Amino acid sequence: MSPRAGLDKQTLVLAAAELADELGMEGVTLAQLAARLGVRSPSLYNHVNGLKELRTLLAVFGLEQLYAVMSASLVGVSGEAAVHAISRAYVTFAQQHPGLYDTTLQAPEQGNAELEEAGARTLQLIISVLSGYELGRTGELHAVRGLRSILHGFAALRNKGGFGMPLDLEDSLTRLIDSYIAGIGCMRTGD
Amino acid sequence: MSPRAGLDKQTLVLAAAELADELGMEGVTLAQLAARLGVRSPSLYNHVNGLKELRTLLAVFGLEQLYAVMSASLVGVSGEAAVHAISRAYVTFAQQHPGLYDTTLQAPEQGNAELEEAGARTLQLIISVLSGYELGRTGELHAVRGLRSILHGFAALRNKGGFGMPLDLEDSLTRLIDSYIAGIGCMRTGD
DNA sequence: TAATATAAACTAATAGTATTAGTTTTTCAA
DNA sequence: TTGAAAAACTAATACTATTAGTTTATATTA
Repeated sequence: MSPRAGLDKQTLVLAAAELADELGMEGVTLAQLAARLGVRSPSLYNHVNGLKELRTLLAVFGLEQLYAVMSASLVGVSGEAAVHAISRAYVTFAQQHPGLYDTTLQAPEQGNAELEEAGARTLQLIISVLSGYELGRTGELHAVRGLRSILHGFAALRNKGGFGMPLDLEDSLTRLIDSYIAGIGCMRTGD
Repeated sequence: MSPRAGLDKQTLVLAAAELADELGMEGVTLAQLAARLGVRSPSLYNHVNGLKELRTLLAVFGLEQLYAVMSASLVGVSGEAAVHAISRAYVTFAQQHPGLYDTTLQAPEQGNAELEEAGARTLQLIISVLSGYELGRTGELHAVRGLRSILHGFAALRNKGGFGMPLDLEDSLTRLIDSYIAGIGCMRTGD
């Protein structure tokens, strides 16, 4: 009567990611996920420790995907073009995977090793893009904070419909990155 | 047996805002709110149409508060100082009212008149701060999008603990706004 | 190959959430 | 003072997560 659905952690996370992008982050429930996988919800506990762990796994998965597209965007480009490329990759990912993108920030379980590792890798990638500007050790960190703020803010506002005006969004992002690069000297420190 | 708790919409929203800041947005439940107000949860339906409407009211309330502190930050300042002032006001509000701030963006009911009105007023305020830069009609809109992205991104990442590094946050924000101003010419259009 | 152990499914039950329907009771106004 | 409206209530339904305990399929091992 129960011919083994053959589930595992990976399958759950992939299905949950679909759910997130289709229904939004709040649509990721164990009940929904179980229904989609053709199983009763308590069965999911054989593979995952509950909703909280599922959300953490989803966050790690999302960060890995995000890292992948950002990293891929950098092949063969450098300097200003690299800043633009990684920015477009970030925002495009957030647009194409709105639910999954949301989970990457609503980190429910802090202190999680994999989560912090995935975050740290992304950080390093952004640092590498900015290394050409000779910003200094702490200046580099200010600059990374700045770029992350810009990218998350733009992505989130666009995804939530925060930009009401009928004005080209690509153009807005390009200009915002251009202005960031133009003013990047303000980040420079002497260390 | 039920001596009239004397509730009204205003009271509910104020209590819900406290709840939001204490427990986070997901802690704003009708059950929690009813308990805090000393009433059974169905009683809340006499004043509010359900959780969705409560969230919308909370969003409007939050936007009004945000507008108030941004507006207050501008008295007696102009030019670059005004950009810094409104930015600090925005980010400080988000820090002091993390739950309420979150509700202002998770707009559940789009097409809501009050919500759009509150958003539009905030938009106008930011535009007024940037009007001295002669950016052109659409340039101004690009610039507003940019500043909003920066402010929301910075506020959200800080509130969610996204900035792990032990590096002064005030300094990061100041530099980010300085760099925004330094590069604002990239927003300029000829209209 | 057959027996057994493990793991993955299940059912049943509990507790929390929103919401609706219908009832009581307070309060205000005619 | 009587009556109507509003604000509380209880009861019930339908979701959600989660735990406990049971069955059964699969894999391992004798």
